[in-house]
Amino acid sequence: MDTEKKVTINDVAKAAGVSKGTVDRVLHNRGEVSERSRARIMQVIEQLGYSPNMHASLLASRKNYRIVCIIPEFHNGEFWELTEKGIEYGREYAERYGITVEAVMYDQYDLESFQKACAEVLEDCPSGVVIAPMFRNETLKFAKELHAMGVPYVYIDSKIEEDDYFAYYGMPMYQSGYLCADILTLERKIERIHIIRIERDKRGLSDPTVTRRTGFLDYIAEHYPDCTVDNTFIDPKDKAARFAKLDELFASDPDPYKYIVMFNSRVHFVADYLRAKNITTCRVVGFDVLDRNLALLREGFVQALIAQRSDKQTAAAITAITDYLIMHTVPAKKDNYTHMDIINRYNCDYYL
Amino acid sequence: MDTEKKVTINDVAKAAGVSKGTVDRVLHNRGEVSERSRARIMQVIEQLGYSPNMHASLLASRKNYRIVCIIPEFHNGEFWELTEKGIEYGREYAERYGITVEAVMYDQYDLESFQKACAEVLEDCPSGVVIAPMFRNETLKFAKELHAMGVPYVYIDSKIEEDDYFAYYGMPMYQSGYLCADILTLERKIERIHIIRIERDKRGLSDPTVTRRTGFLDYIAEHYPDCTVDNTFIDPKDKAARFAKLDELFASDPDPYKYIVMFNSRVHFVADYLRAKNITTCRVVGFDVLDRNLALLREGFVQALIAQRSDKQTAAAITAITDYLIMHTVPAKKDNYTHMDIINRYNCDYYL
DNA sequence: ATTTTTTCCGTTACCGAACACGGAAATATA
DNA sequence: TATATTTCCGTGTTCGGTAACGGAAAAAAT
Repeated sequence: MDTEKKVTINDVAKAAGVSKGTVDRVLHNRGEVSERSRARIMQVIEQLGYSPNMHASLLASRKNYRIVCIIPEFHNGEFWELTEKGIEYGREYAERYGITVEAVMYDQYDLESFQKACAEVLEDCPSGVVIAPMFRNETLKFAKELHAMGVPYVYIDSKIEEDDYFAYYGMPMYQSGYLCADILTLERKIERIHIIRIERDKRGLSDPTVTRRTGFLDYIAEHYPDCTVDNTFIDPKDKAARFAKLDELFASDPDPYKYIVMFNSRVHFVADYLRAKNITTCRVVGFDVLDRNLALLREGFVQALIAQRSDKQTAAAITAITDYLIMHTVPAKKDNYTHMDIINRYNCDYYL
Repeated sequence: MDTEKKVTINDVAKAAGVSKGTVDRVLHNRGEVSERSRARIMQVIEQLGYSPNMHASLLASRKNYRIVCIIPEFHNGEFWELTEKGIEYGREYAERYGITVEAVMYDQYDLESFQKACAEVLEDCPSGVVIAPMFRNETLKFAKELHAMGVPYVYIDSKIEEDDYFAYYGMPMYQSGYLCADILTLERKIERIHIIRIERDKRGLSDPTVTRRTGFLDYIAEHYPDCTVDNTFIDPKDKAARFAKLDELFASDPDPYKYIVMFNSRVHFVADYLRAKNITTCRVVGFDVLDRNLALLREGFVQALIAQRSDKQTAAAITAITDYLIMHTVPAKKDNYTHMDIINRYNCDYYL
């Protein structure tokens, strides 16, 4: 197993009775080779089991690959921060192979900003793209252009089903809602659940968590058909208004022990309220491990979080493209649904 | 950011007024360089920010690194199989850099077999070692020898505290027991818990799960001081005897809804019994995602599993050594406690 | 002062692949 | 038949290190 001397391009050349220049030409099919030698060389490559030496190749080639990641912009402590950390990890890997990785960000509430980001990316034709899509139609259009240019693109976080993407790394949304219901109810029969949602004033912005909510409601309907489900909408920008809304909620429900759920990373909005009022008789479940959520989990104002390793996902996306560029390998699976982590106060310290 | 031409060994040589041969000599401190030039070269390296090109180095050097992994032997579907899969992943990475990875297995119930494995490994001095330790004293002795030889070693799964290891990748055992209690009880007051343990006839074999059990019992004592905890010992090799023991257990406890826990990967022993008797009124929690456990989880005879990604852990261990060998980098953290995954029927499909 | 030994360093031939260059052979054109 | 074009392919240089080799200069021994 160790006497197996690696077969080189020279061995192939010799065995095929040509020079390594010719072998190289067929390897990168850049023409100027007769069909006869081409076939011969291919056959020799096959039978010697030749595969090029990555390092020699990297050393000799002056190629300049670039991977671009298109993600929503964010403030400190917000969900997408973890994705950016994943870009760091991915970059570390890619840079070993002389591949640069850059991030282009857009405002997830502004279609035009997304369009601008896409245009910009198309402009300087990258070698590969990682994209966290928010706008379905625009993304499809963008994807089509990438496809035409032969640029592989990987979806993270969510994906556009019909499309011919290189790979996908993300959470199964419907299942995550289903799981969430199980975690919230602790498998006991409960009478009433409060869903807290974000008010969306923007026109036509599709709610990214709708599928998740569906999964949740399906679980409840299947297991506790008599359970009441309330929806309360809160304003992400106005704390006073939020508190008022929640005051209202707490006044309306006489049961002191309440079950509260949010389907996005903003569960800290609710927990902050509970903390302010020192209410400890609720079971609160949300998504994603933000610092704020984690702190409130430790303090006991959130009972559980369901999370995905979006940093690892992003890193995996970049790794996949890198490997494709330097070794022409394709990921084992096109759709990579990542595990849904259940985080509570007893295992949260080892999560990040 | 992209005009930064990489500084090469030639740049350093020129700037220091020597030849690259000399620079190479100080780089690998293989002597034959005057102190004066050495200092000068070091200074130039510092100030130009030179770092060697990994690929050129790998290409030119005919070094033959070998990483050896020492793990318990196993049958199909057993716990350590996942670790071996991790070796595969790790190998894939290491082989890119011309590093071979091999596994040496020992019988985890036989001290001599472990000693033999260690001796064998020391024999052909590897460049790095990954070890899943079972015998404390023997491992320490082995570690000391590796240390003397300057061979870095990484612990996986569990570690020997006092020792000067290169890194550790594994689960926090005490915490996993604590978490397990939370998962088992679903935070409701219960009266009686059945712990199922493996009969250990072998003399002096330390139980690897004792710390975990302590964590579990502490949780129970803190939260439900009145809860009764029974211990039942079963024979791993004798199914009939197991069934008899469990028959006994079920006869002795009048409550039809039982809470059962095991602290190792063999929870399928219990679930098999429940399945055979078609008992569905228990809450059963165990550890580790084996195929058998997973199947029984899906069928509803196990309610939850607590797991660690021991494949990822092993791969990380190999990666760490590889990076050290080829780039002299040291892992960010010496102790890497991995997340405790909570697996139930709703998220198990996305685990592996 | 001469010879021997050390110390120190430059030269050179790789490693395996990429690619530019130029030229022989084959084919087309005159 | 002579010349111009293609087609096809070998050669040589380069990428950034590694390490053996051998030689000049300095130090030690005679």
